[in-house]
Amino acid sequence: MAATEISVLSEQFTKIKELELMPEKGLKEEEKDEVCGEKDHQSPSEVEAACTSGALQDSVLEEEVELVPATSEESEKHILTLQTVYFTSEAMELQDMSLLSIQQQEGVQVVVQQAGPGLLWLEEGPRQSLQQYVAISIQQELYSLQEMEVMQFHALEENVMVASEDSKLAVSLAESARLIKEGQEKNQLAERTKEQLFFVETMSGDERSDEIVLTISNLNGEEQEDQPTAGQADVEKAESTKNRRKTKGAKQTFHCDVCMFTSSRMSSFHRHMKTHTNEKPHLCHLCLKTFRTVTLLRNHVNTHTGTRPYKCNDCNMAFVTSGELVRHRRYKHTHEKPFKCSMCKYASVEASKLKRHVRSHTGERPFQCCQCSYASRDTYKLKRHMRTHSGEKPYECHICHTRFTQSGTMKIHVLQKHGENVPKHQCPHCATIIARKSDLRVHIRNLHAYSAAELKCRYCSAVFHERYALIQHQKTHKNEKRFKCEHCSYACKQERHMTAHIRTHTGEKPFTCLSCNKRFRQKQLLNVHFRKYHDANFIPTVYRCSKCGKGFSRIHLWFYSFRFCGLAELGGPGSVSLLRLQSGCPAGLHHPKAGHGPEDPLPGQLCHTTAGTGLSPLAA
DNA sequence: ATTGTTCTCGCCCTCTGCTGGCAGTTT
DNA sequence: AAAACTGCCAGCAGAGGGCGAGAACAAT
Repeated sequence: MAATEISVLSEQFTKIKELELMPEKGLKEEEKDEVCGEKDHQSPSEVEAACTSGALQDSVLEEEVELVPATSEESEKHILTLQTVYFTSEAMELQDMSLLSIQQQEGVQVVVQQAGPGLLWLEEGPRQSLQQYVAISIQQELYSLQEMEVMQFHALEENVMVASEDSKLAVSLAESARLIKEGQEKNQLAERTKEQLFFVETMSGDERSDEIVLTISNLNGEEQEDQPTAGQADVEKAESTKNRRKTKGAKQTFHCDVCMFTSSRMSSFHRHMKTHTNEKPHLCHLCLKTFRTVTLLRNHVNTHTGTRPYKCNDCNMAFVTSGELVRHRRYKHTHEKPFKCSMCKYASVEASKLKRHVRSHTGERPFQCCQCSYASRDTYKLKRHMRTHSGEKPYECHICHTRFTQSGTMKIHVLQKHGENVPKHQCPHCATIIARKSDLRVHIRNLHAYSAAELKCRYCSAVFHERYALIQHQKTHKNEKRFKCEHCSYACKQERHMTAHIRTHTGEKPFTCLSCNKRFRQKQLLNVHFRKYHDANFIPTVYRCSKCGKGFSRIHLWFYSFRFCGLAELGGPGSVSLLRLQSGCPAGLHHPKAGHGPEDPLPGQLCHTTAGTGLSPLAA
């Protein structure tokens, strides 16, 4: 089998790879020897030279293909070998050509098998010859490899054509990239392409083996002679600037023309300039992401493997870097906050937090919404705000499936609607209990806050400065006989009653009978008068005594008669006892409104009103 | 040149508080 | 019956904590 893999990774990474990711390493190393007939100690350039010297065989017969990303010592090239292809150049029509799918197994090994509809077409120019096509499809489960493929293929689409001595073997993967990723992803890919460009070369492997070798080379290192990329151009420009600013004998300062960076050290300057290129020679074998430095790669690989060497002594947390551990300890354990605000007591663990905090003093809002006037002080708030435009509600209640725009809102909902023993909030100023703290605050603000303006009682002259006190006071006026007569001890609940009463003192009689000009103090008295004396249809109620048969127009006259007749039987007036009177009061002889209140007499009892009226003349 | 440390940016999260619509109660 | 009142509720924004990860720096 065929693969050339030159590991340049750190010892740590290599170890991880060996132990965890490459259980079949031994096997693969054996296979390496067969790839291009070279040994492990070969440099990548040597490998490449050996591989490029051959031509792609017209037919490849075996069923296994191995795709091994391999890095040179500079980690700039990746050699892919396709060891098995199903078609022969002249024998097959293009449509019939089986596509190859590549599955990644155990990190590096790739098996090719026949697949259904093609996912990737590798082609260059018109489909004239099968020799110009290589078809690869990549399974969905091929996680990051797929990403790399698309990225590289898209790179080729960006007019970076194959650099191969034998043009018939060159492949361009433009069409294929479109087939796999369209729409939004395409834009993302385009951007990424700018960051990482590759040559793809195809060539035959050893004549005795059925191999196709794809060499994917980082364009950023090789292209600049002919067609420098934008990044490279910048670097060159900067380098020239650097040279111009060198002065013999004086302390040199290197200025980056791409950004504001300056450094007195050339090594720092060179390192910085690499940030303006897309040169990321260190490849992660797990996701094929590339990095500028080995340290970055190692940290990145640790995220795959879960390796977190820096463990906190005070809790179970562990981190990839020592800096993360230090920061964690400051946040959680030491609470050291070196960054202090000059305008308030705020202090933070990180400078960026202080910077963000200061915006609350300055009012700076750098993040402008593109759809409204809102601007936020940090990116997260703007992102959250954008949900108000999109209508997105990412948080769903797991019980009632109501959706919410913010997690906190959902949390409150779950607690209040579905929670048990939901905490309530007691108002410190009154007995009110409110479910939400924020609403309690509203309650206190509305009812218990001091009011500079005087709050006057609507029933009396009392004045308050707190709304709650006013309301409580006004309730005391309820059911009270707050209308008191200035001339006697009379008091009543309603103002109209007092008005009528006052007329008993003033003698005023504002209601005049239109038929006889008789005057009355109350309208009700006038109505009774009119019905009795001027209304022909009026039939007066007659109360008849069951003892003597006598009729009475008013109920209390009837009651007097009834009691008199009863007393007469017992021995005449004056011998009456209260007990006898109570028992003698007939049922139904109550006040017309009897039975509507707690003070009303029960059937058989003497009505208070009637008793009061009736007792006094007899007792006297 | 390499490697460990520090700085910085960005993302996501929680807590907090205000707002306005709604519905039930009171006036 | 209508208006006023008030707690309930979801929407929304302010502020800050915590951490992942890349860039820059410094030591070797």
